[in-house]
Amino acid sequence: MHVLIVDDEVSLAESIAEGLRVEGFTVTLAHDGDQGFELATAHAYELIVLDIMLPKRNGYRVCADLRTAGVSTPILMLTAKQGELDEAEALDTGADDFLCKPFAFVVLLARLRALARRSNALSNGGDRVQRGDLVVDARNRRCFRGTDEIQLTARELDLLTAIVRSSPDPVTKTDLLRDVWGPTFEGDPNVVEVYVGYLRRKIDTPFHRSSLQTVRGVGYRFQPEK
Amino acid sequence: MHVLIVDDEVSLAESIAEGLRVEGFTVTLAHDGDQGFELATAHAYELIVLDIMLPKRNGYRVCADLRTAGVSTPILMLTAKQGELDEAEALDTGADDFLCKPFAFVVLLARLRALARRSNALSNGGDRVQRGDLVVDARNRRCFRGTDEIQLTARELDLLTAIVRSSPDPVTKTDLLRDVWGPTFEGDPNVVEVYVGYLRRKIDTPFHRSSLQTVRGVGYRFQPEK
DNA sequence: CGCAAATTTCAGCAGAATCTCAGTTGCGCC
DNA sequence: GGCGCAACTGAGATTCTGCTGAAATTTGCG
Repeated sequence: MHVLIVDDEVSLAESIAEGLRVEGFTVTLAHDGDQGFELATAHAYELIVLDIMLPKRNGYRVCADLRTAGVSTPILMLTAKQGELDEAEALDTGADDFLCKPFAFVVLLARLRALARRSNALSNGGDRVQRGDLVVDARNRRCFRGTDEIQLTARELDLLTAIVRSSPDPVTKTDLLRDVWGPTFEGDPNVVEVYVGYLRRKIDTPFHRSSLQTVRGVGYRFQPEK
Repeated sequence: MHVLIVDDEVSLAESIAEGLRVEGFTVTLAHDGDQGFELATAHAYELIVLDIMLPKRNGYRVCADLRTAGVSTPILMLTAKQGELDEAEALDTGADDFLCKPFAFVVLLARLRALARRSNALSNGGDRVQRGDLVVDARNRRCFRGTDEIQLTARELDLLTAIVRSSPDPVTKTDLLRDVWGPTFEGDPNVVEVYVGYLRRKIDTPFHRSSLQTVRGVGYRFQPEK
């Protein structure tokens, strides 16, 4: 879980970063609004913690600009003021949650976890998708189960990406055929079944899982747990 | 947008309700924890506002119980205390957000809208129906009794959806035949009875319920409570 | 071109889902 | 209690779906 923290109070930011690392997060720091914006658009963070009072570009701006730029990463805003209208404004610029300074670290932690939980439930974009211990990195064309890398062919990876992307919703075979084999595919629709079979033998069978589930009469679903 | 407000401070609750109605929400009120829990499990609200200090069953309990019962409606908790640990606890019991009293109405409104937006983002097009502890997710083709998932075949799920959708009104067998088997079905109308039997064995018998009731001479009715 | 890997086709099988049917149960009414 | 109809149930026939292995074809690359 990779978090970007954008805050100009260096010692505070460092201590938060340290605490989060202890809790298992990977943390990147930015110390002004411009830098924060650059990093957030250039990398795929899973969470962003954003101070409102920032040099160069304030938090509201950064938040609004990121949303405009199509970055949908959950954002937790930090504010020094207790003013309530700030909260409403924060939410309106596209923040997902906010927290007033000073705050207890455990509160920040709880909020971040809540955000992460929510965003896992709805995330669907990005080139890199993680569900449970399965990571599908469509951009770099790699796939991991935990730390084990799994070698997939192009078709297998595209298919897995398509199924995992809409997890936990099921995907119809028709959709898969269209999205993976292209709208002009004229061949035997049975290829989907064949390839799901290949995938199962690579990502499930060796790990004693059954995450690629058949939804009879519909298609397939990826289910991380179990 | 239907909101359930659970708060024992009647005049406060009434005024919030009034304000929300002006903003276009439909509002239902509950004044203690037990009543709140009953209503929330028996009806499908889209948002729940839950006070922590409540007679009979406190807000944390109600929240935790609802999540255990499989209710995933977004919950906004209200707390009188400023204590930060309350916030963390609220989020841990499954609340999606919280707000400290006293608060400005516009803030509550902004939060509720933010919650509604998020939940819409992950809601599955309103195909998901909840009655008591039974959840029928037609879009994802899944069904739960509390936290237990129930495996249903396509026909079973369609039939259950049709019956539950018009709950607590009964549905005639003719309607079911038309809506589930299609207007061109020419076979033995007894299939409906057969399939209701299958459903009972899956959603009622194992849980010692009798929620699928026969309305003799008419059809069937789904009744959430025991 | 030739080889190996990847992709696709195809046919058969196994199990699941659906439906029919006939016998039984049980409700409501006289 | 007993009658008649509605509803329920179990068994089995039938249809449908998805899985698999193997063979055929295509692709990528030296």
